[in-house]
Amino acid sequence: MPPNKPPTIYDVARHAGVSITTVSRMINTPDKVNGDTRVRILAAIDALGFVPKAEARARAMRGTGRIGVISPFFTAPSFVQRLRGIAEALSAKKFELVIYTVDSAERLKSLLSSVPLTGNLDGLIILSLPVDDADARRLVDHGLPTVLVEFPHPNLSSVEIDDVMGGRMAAQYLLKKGHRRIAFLGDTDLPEYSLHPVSQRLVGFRQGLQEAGIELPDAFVRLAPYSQEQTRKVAAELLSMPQPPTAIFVATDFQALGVLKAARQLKIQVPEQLAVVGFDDLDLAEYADLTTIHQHLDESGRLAVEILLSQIESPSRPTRHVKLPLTLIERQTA
Amino acid sequence: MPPNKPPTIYDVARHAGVSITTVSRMINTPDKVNGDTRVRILAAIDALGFVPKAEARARAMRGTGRIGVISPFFTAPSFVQRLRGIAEALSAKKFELVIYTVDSAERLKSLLSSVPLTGNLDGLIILSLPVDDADARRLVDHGLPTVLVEFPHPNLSSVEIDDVMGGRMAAQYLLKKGHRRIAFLGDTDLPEYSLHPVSQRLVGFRQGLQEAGIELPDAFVRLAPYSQEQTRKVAAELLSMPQPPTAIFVATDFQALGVLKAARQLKIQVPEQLAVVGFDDLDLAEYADLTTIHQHLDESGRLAVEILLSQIESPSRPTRHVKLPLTLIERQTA
DNA sequence: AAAAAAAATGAAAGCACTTTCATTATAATT
DNA sequence: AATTATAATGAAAGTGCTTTCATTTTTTTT
Repeated sequence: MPPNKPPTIYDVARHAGVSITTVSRMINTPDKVNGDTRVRILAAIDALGFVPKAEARARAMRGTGRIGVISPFFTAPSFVQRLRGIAEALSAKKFELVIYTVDSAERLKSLLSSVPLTGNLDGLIILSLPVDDADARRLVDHGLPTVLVEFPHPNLSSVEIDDVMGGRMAAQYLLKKGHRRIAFLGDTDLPEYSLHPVSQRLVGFRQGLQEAGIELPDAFVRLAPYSQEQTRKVAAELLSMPQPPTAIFVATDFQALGVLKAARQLKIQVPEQLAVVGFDDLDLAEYADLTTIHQHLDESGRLAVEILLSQIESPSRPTRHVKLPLTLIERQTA
Repeated sequence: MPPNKPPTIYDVARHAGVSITTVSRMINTPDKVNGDTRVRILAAIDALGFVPKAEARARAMRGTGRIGVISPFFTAPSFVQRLRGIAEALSAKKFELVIYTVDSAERLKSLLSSVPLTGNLDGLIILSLPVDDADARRLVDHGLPTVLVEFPHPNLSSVEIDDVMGGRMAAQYLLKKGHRRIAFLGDTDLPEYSLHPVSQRLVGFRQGLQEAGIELPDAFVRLAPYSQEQTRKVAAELLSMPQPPTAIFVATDFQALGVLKAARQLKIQVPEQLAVVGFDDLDLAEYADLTTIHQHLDESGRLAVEILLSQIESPSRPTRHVKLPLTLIERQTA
């Protein structure tokens, strides 16, 4: 027997000198087994540390609960911060954290179909990923308590922010600072269906400008793939226009860093010649002295766990949709 | 089908017009099933209300399908990058990723005593955490294939770097750049036992300087808690000395950012007045244009998974100790 | 268009047991 | 002592799935 392979009923039978049938009887209906034989089989069970596999597995699962997190791949620091909140909230509890990373819509679909069926989880958190009606129904039907973060669905609990308001806040701040040639930069990597938070931030931003009678020209709305290098390039184009903007609202801090890099390379003074506002308030926003719309990334993870655990305890409780507040953090860049 | 008999995989297969193999794949590795077929099978599962029987699954499965990772808490971006490598390597496999975060030596001890006993992991990766002889013996005795990353133990496979050499490389680079008043800044958060990589980087750094006849004065060796704010303060003290260093080797990129911040606040030009070299080459090193010793953080995670999976497949294979190379990435700060 | 490679799917073996039917051993009855 | 009944045990079939190896289909390459 390989050292790491647990003993089976065959091993016990061999050890005790009986058939597996008799061992099975010993376990299930011992009164049908002769006394002396019973003793011999029990000794073998003890000696080998035998536990029927299904029971061993059930027993192993019983000790701790298991929370799954379906998360976009670790490329975005905001996901890491939410995950940190989740891990922190779970670390004091008797729960394991199981991570399923997603790098495509296909993969998300895959997970959402298999995770409710394999029966390994007590609860599930889905981070910043869209869930459709069929997916939501399956999760509910299989009784897997689920909390969504950032992308809500009416049938499942969620932790959200008001992205429209966030965009509006950025617009109002830049207007208050006296800016009139104002641009927006967001990312292109949006899911095919589902309103993306970045799109909502643009909606709010546009509304905020319109409320002050300021247009947001199409030339001042730029999208870049979610990488600093690509963002830098797009920002460089924007900043090299004949009449470039004097302020940019960047839909995520991560890409705001790309904008700052472009400014640095074009020797444009921030904030004197260019004001930059980001969104998220990532850990590294402080390093970059970035003015940004702060959302409680870590707290969103913690709160998701709190809601989930209460649903695991009382499955009949109604779903909850919680909106976390936004605040504007004024640093150096705007 | 008898009305009170729950549907089985055979019923689902018949209903969807596929084999039970394909249904099983849909449940366990859905990415290996064609999209249209997946939809059909899911519809059949939903229509029949099929739930796989736990006992039958337990019987049929050749393992737990789960890989555990014991990791320091997500405060350090380097752990996140290693974890990213792990997640990437596992995402194409049939394993779930279970995270156990560690925020104290007590917690580490607790995990290392309980995790091998639960029998619900196929393998374990331990990230940047010390493992003593008793821990290593327990892991081996219970047959839990284990790979260590960063902190090696002779009895377990590991993925490492040569931290001493890394320190030496930084020293040689700064000397080549003409620096003679050279300092070191590392972090104070070291485990109570086990030689920490940062200590080894200092050893190598010191050696590299000594080989050129340069002393590293005690006043030029500073330690700060692993936060940018604390690091900034310690760096500010260092930089405010009567004869401050003209170059600093910072043992981690994360803290190097704190040093750069201190320089900025003291209006010290980098690299003209102060050269800064970091270690790790974190994602954000590029943003900060940080010259740094590059280690393959993502790759260390991927390689750990590769070694682990080969040990799960063939437990009798001998342990492997792999050292990943280091390269110096020359950017703006030095 | 043909050949090669990759993806999707299926047949059959296997898992770790339980259960049914058969065989053997022992005890009770005549 | 022989026969019958009961108890103990085993062989083989069955469970509801997973997995391995093979086959078919589709896609890509030449």
